[in-house]
Amino acid sequence: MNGTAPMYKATQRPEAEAQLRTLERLETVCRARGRRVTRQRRAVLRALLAEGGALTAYELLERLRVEDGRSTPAGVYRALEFWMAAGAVHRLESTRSFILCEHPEAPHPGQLLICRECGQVVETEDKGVAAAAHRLGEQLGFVLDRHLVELTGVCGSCRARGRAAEPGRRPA
Amino acid sequence: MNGTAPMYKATQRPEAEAQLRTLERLETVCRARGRRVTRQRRAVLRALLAEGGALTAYELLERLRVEDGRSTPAGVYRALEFWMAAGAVHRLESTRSFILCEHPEAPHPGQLLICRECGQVVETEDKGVAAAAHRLGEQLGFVLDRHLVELTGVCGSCRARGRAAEPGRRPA
DNA sequence: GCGCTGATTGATACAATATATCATTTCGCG
DNA sequence: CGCGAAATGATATATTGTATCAATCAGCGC
Repeated sequence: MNGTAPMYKATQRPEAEAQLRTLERLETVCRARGRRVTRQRRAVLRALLAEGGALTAYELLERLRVEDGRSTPAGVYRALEFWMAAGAVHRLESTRSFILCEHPEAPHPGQLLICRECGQVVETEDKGVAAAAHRLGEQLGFVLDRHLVELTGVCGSCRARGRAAEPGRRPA
Repeated sequence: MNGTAPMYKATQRPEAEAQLRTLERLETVCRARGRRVTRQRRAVLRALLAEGGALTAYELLERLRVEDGRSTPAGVYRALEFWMAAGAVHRLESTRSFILCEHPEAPHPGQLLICRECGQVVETEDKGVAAAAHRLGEQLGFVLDRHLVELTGVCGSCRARGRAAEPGRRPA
């Protein structure tokens, strides 16, 4: 996982600091709404932040248990639900996992692009896709309030790497 | 979900006959590929056809058991997997249920519009959405091979009905 | 600081969804 | 018929997600 191997999945990400600020901002917003940001909730967010990618609820649970043996599935799901309501976490339906939101300020319908090789998830706010979806809904008489768009494939770096050698992968 | 609920969802649909022809066509295609269309698989398809909407795997199982008490979860999932591979059934990730494909000939990426009031699911092959998604993938260097687009909201008839009276609903 | 109140957690149990394994049966075919 | 691949049956188990309720905690007015 290091040395010559490309550190394509940074553990020390430059965005980390920015996301910590985001975290603080989220807390402020929550408190303003009378919601509390507690130890457990913070722990969930930190675990996702540290992972830098998607985790299933039970993977998350394992990590939380390292620090607090009393963590339970219910607790994890409650925290995840809390953050999803706040727009800070997304659920990836296609992999049944959860990931930190990269644009917690924008409450718009987003899209998720998932690399099946390395598990990388890219979140976008593409106007084109959103508009096309909205138009489609109108055509069919629907008033839409939830846009689930998950596009799966292979990312650029995995294709580049894949051409040469064979796998040493970790699909999410 | 229970026996006392009103049968508001038609069991005799005009499209049923056309879909039965589709079924035959599917069987032909499958056989040509060396896949078999068996009693159990046919039963799964017929149950979905009769329902006229989405069913979870276990709802499906209940129905199958009426005719064959030996049906098991594994069997149902195997049949569903088979038909999904053949493009005849879709899985709705957002509701963890399965539905008959309305355009089994087209292997294109489709979209599903889901009414949260009546559970109706409309399947489309919208060029606009598909193109926008494809373009987005290109921009980000992804080669996509799976497009999951599920748009949830309220359909026209439910909005019309909803204005007047109050609920008696059954979200899928 | 005290005590009220509602939010949150801990603990436990359980529901819902999905897959693994392996012996047996069925199907298509020569 | 009889072979081999495909499919099933039966069973067990893994994974994912909720319900319940008592105990605790955080904020708030006093």
